[in-house]
Parts: sequence; structure tokens; C-alpha cells
Amino acid sequence: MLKEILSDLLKQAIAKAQENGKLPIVPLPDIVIERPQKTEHGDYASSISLKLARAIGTNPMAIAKEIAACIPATAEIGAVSVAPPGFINFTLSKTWLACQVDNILKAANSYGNITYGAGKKVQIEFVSVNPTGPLHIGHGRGAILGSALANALSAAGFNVEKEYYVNDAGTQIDTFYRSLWARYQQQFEVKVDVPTDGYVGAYMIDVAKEIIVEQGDRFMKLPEKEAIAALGKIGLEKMIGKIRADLETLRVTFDVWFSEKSLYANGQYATAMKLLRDAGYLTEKEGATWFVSTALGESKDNVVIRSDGTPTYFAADIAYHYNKLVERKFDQVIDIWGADHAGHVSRMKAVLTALGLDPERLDVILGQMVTLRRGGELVKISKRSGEIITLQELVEEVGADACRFFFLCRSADSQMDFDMELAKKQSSDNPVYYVQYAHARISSILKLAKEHGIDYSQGDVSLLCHDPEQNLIRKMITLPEMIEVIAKTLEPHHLTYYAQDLATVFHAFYKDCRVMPSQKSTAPVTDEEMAVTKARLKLVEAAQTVLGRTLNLMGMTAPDKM
RNA sequence: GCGCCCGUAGCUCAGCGGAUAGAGCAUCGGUCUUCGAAACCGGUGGCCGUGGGUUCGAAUCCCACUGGGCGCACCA
Repeated sequence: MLKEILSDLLKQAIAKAQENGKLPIVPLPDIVIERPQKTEHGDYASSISLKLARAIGTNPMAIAKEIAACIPATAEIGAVSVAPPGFINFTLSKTWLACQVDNILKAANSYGNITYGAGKKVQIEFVSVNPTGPLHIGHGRGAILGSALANALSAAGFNVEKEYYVNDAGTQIDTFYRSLWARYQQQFEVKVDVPTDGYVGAYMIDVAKEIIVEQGDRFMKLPEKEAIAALGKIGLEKMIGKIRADLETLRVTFDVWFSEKSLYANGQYATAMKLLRDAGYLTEKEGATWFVSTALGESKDNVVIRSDGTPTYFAADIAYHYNKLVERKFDQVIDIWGADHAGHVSRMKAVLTALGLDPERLDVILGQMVTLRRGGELVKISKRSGEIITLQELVEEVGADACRFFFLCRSADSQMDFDMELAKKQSSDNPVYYVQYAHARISSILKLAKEHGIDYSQGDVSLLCHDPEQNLIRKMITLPEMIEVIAKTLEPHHLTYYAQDLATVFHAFYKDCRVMPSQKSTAPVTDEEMAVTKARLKLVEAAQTVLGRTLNLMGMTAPDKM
């Protein structure tokens, strides 16, 4: 990647300057290559001389000049300059930039892929909502974050597995079973109430009705205990099926649906608990078993096994993470949780330490709360009043593409407003359409070229030397850098900004540079004009590749027409 | 009380140690006889919550304060 090439060049230049006695030998700080905000400062810059100035004790401008003088000429660099207070600025070579168009076309849909991840096994676990109710909009944010991050990490060279942890054990499942049994009986005019702690939502009635359509009243004839278990199991499958279908309409899919129950069946729960006990991190208190998190600097201990002998959610999660890191040997595990689970993070990390694992192997991304609005008006999403807007309703109203873009365009750790009115607008106000429109425009140019039978495969990219063309190429070649940033920070929101920037430079190019020869003109097309057309068609196709890839990473469609 | 996240343009938010702080929307004004005007160009608009500190250099790092959100169960 360019940044590495430049930082290597600087390293060599400094070494050379030191050999020549132009610079004293001092310990080298990290060489950071950054992108200047102002275009007149070039494409890349380094402040290395400002940092060296401290150690050397002379003025940074002089140091910068010495270093710059030792930078050898390379294909990539067009110019090196020094600017106060001591920056070394690099401008990319015009011919090198133009050549990148051919590289992009050659790489096609793999353009942007990098080797940063080195094939490391990464698991991203997200959504993982209890299968006891429908997904709401907050879950949508986690779903999109996870699926886009997975795409980006794959592009960054990681071996990624997406997982949904199904909480199919524990008290909430028992409650779900009893609630469903009540709704089922009600369909047969039995006077029973949904348990007071139960799930009262109308969707439970729908599930009960569905089961009756498929299986009739056969559960009414079973002993109650048996009926609850059998009915519940079917209901649970149906709920999971609904969740899966909801997510699929958002183009969110998983490689593994992992059952919590399986941790008890295969003995891994017991193994994890034994490891903690042997390491001295479990203690009995008030009839329950506690994880002694205070021994690891936490503010309080946590119950792992209740006094009635049942494991808590925390205990299951301990076994689950033991399974991920020890049994399945993921190099890195990323959990995406809602902000309401923030308190769970440090506990979970403490558990890993207690199990003798490196807590750095676990990253937790907390998606902050989402508020819904229509234009200026807040949409209440109170569970109690039953006004809750489900994820399904949101997707139906605004569409999967807009949903994905809007959930993605804010960093996970800031709360977000989701404006349904804006997301639905089919106009320039809406960034979703702005980006997709650029793609459609490109398709339409390429279609026109095809209709005219123009074969541009031999187009000469060195003709692409005008500013609008070069600026477009400049933006395109930062795709790999952007992917690396996401891999390092686990912040997929950069995708949306990149997509908008790319669309902007494309539209600017389109305005300034005509691609196809004018159809209205009566004069015959000259050879020079045709050569430019062919070069620009290559550029346009490359732009489509990069924009399409970006949309693809966001999980959005790249339409040929709108 | 303790912990985590946030406070940047009228609004929604990027930027998270570098050069004159950015985008979209809103607002004001320009641009269609030629590849899609769902587009482009320009103007207005900022004590980057407040106060200290570190640094050659701070919106960015540290401390205190302040406003908002979320946690602090033998719930998940």
C-alpha cells in the first residue's frame, strides 16, 4: 500500500542523510503518513521532521529539506515538497495515477482486498436476540453493523465467521413456553391468562394460530407438562424462523446459528466452570455460586449459579466464550451488543483473564441507542404502550438499502436519530440515492458505449491527465486504505462517507469531462476524440467497479438504472 | 454514589496529535439544444460544552467541572 511505500522511502532517505552526515544519528520516531486536508499540500504528508526536531535540536524546516533531498525518484511520486513548519509533502505522479485504472480493471471485484488480516480466524457474533419476540429497530443497528463489518474484514484478509447465539435455554424460554401454551389454549376457548411475567405481545397469538393450522388441537390432548414442552419447541423454531426471515430481508445472514443449550449437552459448560473453580475464581455465598470478579479489579462479584441450582445468563456466556476461544480457537472474537449491556463488558473480559486467556482476543462493540423520527417528530418506541415499531415494519417502509445505509452512517458509539422521512425520500436530500444514482449513471454510459459498438479494451489510460479524471482516480485508489482503517478500528461507518465522496468526485468528473462523443454534432468523430472516449470509458468502468464494491461491502444494491 | 458512551455550523453528524475544522440537510443565489438536473457551481453560517494541564502543535491526549444517554439483579 502507498502509505507503507512512502514510509519506507522516508526511512531510507533519513538513513541516507545520516550516512552523508547531513543528519545526526538519533532514535527514529514512528513514521506516520497522513493525508493533508488541503489539496495544495499534496496527496500524502509526513511530519517526521517536526518530530525529529526535538531529538536533533535544529529547526524542522532544515531537517525536512535534508530528508526530502535524499528521497529517490519512484514511479508513484510526482513531486516532493517541503512546507512550513516542516512537513514533507508528496504528490502522486500523474502517469502513475492514470495507470491505476488498468490495475483496477484487472483486479475487478477483488479490488480493495488487502492482506492485513493474514487469514486470521475472526468470529463476529451479533444480533443474538432472545427468540421470544420480534426484532425491533435497535436490533437492526447491530445487525447492519455486524454484517457490514464482516464484509469489510473479509476484504481485509480475515477469515470471518458470522454467528447468531440462540438463547434457547434458561428462564426466558420457560416463560415463552408458558405464554405460548396460554395463547394456544385460549384459541380453544379455555379461560386462561398469559402468565403475569409472560410475553403478552399479539405475535404470540399469531404463533399459536399458525401451529393450530399446521397441527390442530393435538396438544390439548397431552398432559400439560408434555404439551408445554412440545408446543414450546415448535413455537421456538417458528420464532427463530421469523427472526431469520426478518434479517434476510435486510440482507443479513449468518454462517452459524449457535445453540446455548448445546453448551450444556456437550459438557463445555461444566468444563468452563471447572476451570474457573480450579483457578480459584468461584466461591459459595448465600447459597449461590459466585464468580469472584473483585479479585480481578471489578467492583462487585457476580452470581454464576443461583441458589436453586440453575445457571445465570452470565454463566452461559462464560461457557460460550470458552467455546469460542478455546474449543473453536478463534484468533479474535467480536461481540456486538446494545448499549444496555455495557456493564457486562469488563466482567466478560475478567472471565477471560480468569480462564487464562488474553482478554484482548475479545472486542466488544456497543451500539448506542437509536431513536426514530419522522421529519422533526420523534416516534415513541415504548414497549409498554405497545407502539413499538418492529424492524420488519421499518424495512417495509423505507427499504433494505436505505435501512442499511442509515444504520451504517453513524459511528456505533454515538446515539443516532433514524429519520424515516429522509430515508424514504427519492431525491437528492437522501444520500442513499445520491450514491446509487452515480452507479446508475455509469451503467447508462457503458450501455451507450456498447450500443455504439465501441471497444475500449485497448484504451490508452495515459490520456487521463486532466484534474477531474485524476481526482476521481485519487479517490478510487484509497479504497484499500479505507478497508484497512475499518479493520483496525472496527468502525464500518467509514464506508458510507467513502461512498459519498466517491460519488461526488464521479459527478464532478461527469460534469467536466464528456465521455461519449456528442451525438448531436454533425462533424465526424476524430481519432483523437475517440482515443479520449476509450480512455474515459476505461475510467468510468473502473469507477463503477470501485463504487459497486463499496455498495457491496455495505450490503446495498448497485442499480444499473433507477 | 460508581462505571461506560456522547456534547463540533440552525438540524443530523464526520474528523480523534498536525498546516486556514469538514459533509449532508436547511437557507440564499447561479447552471439543462449534447453521455440520466435523482446532477453541478457559489454564498451565508463555528469561543469544536466550560476551565486547567501535557506538547513545537490539542476538536483530538490527561485532570476537574457541566449537560444528556445507558448500566450498576440469584433479568437477559
